[in-house]
Amino acid sequence: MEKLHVFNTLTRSKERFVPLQEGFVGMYVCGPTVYGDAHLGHAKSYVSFDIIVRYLRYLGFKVRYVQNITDVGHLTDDADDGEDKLQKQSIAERKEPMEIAEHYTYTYFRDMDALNVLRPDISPRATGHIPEQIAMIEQLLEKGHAYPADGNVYFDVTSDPDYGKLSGRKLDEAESGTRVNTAGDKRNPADFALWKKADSSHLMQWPSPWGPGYPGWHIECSAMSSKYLGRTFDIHGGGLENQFPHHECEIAQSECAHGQDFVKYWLHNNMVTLNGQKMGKSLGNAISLQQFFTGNHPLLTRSWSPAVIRFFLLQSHYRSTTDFSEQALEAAESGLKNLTSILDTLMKSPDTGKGAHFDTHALQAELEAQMNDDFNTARALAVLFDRLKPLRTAVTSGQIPVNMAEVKDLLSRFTVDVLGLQQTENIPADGTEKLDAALQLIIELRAQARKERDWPTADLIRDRLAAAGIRIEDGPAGSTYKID
RNA sequence: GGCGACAUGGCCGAGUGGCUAGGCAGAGGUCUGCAAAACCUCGUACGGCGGUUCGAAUCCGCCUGUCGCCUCCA
Repeated sequence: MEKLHVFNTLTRSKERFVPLQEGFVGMYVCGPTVYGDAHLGHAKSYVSFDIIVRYLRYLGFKVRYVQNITDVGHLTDDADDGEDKLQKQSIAERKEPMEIAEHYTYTYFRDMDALNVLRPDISPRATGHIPEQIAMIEQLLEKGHAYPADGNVYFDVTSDPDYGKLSGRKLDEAESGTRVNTAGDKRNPADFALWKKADSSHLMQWPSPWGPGYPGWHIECSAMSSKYLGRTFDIHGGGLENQFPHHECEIAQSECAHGQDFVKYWLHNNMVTLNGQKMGKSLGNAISLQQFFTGNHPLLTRSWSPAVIRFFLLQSHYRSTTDFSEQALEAAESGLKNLTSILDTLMKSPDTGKGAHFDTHALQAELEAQMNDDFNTARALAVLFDRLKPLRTAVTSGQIPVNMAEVKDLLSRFTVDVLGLQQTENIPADGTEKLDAALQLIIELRAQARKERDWPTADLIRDRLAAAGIRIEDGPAGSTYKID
């Protein structure tokens, strides 16, 4: 595709992406609730939207990327018998709720940094926007879309004829569902809480016109997105499981409060599964990213680097489920190692040579065509493998394209800036030159030994270096080394 | 029960009405003192049953299976 198209959940179709304001994109993605370590599912979601932000910027859009931090614990349901997860965790760890939130906010960003996920431009905290949320609830009350009930405030879904437009759910259908409980003071089972009354045992609470309490789950995203991106903005993203009720409720609140469209494009990433089951915190089958990075989990036989996790995720489409297995990770690791090696060779080659001109425009068009088709990273990677292998063959045989500088520039922009892959091998930065000098000497001595057909010495050098993690590779133009 | 997805070769995983996805693993070969790397060649896959079509893995219907949402959740 020549122009960017995205799959919009709202219309269930791929649409040409045209921002509301030319050249600018406002994007909001639902962030984590910070009461536990981020797991592979978070990685799938945030790597996916990271790619989307990076690609939009590559295309020249000025993007403002907002991703909330939910540091208010929400109940497990809208009835009054649920647990507050942050509160539960704070009791378990014997810490203040804000200590819990602070700690897991820190680990969240630490793990995302490791995955090379760029930080959002704004990471608003729900607790830092209580007044904005209260103001929005008041607006909804004024317009007759909400009603107070014994210190609680509920959104009246029957007041919104559009309710259900995102998820395709109709109110009477939801009512017949077996799992909808009616809270005592709700008018309609589908009504959802905007504000919840807190009793004295509830640790996180704020004063409000309706008495002490805390905000409902959905209102924070409506309040914070409109504050930083305006009442109507371009992209709202999040995990597929949040489509209903969370995003549906966000739309209802925002559109009823503001009287205008909320979001132009809704993008949803699919789930990570483990043995075919969704990976989730509350399901107890989540493997945290730290556990992947350290290998410290019963289901893991070894550690896996963040770069491998990222590459593994990029090999499937963000709207497809990604089934996790160590076998799949292993394949991804080998594939990444290969691609990295190719890129490394190309990026280290001279800026120009005697080889034929390389058609960078064709390659760029091919890569963009894939990314323009709803961010098809899997195909973009296939293009890289396809086109770069022959190029490496040319380069290693001395046929460096005359416009190699141009090639390197494109590769850097696409693989480093857009895909977020590391283009060079993991050579320790410190003392690299001295190490290189030493290795060059060793290689020279080994070359001498080989010349004298002293195979035992040559092989001893190679084996001992290999044992130290340095691979010697003999080629027609001499030997090179790679550090694993 | 309601709504919605998906089912691809040993594994992962794209995709289009007819033409090679790609990665990983595997087999054979070239090169090499050996090894590694690289390069060349190789699998003719699309859940089942019907239908539309000159032609379908790709469109339609039915069936089977798996999963997601309907409760906190990326």
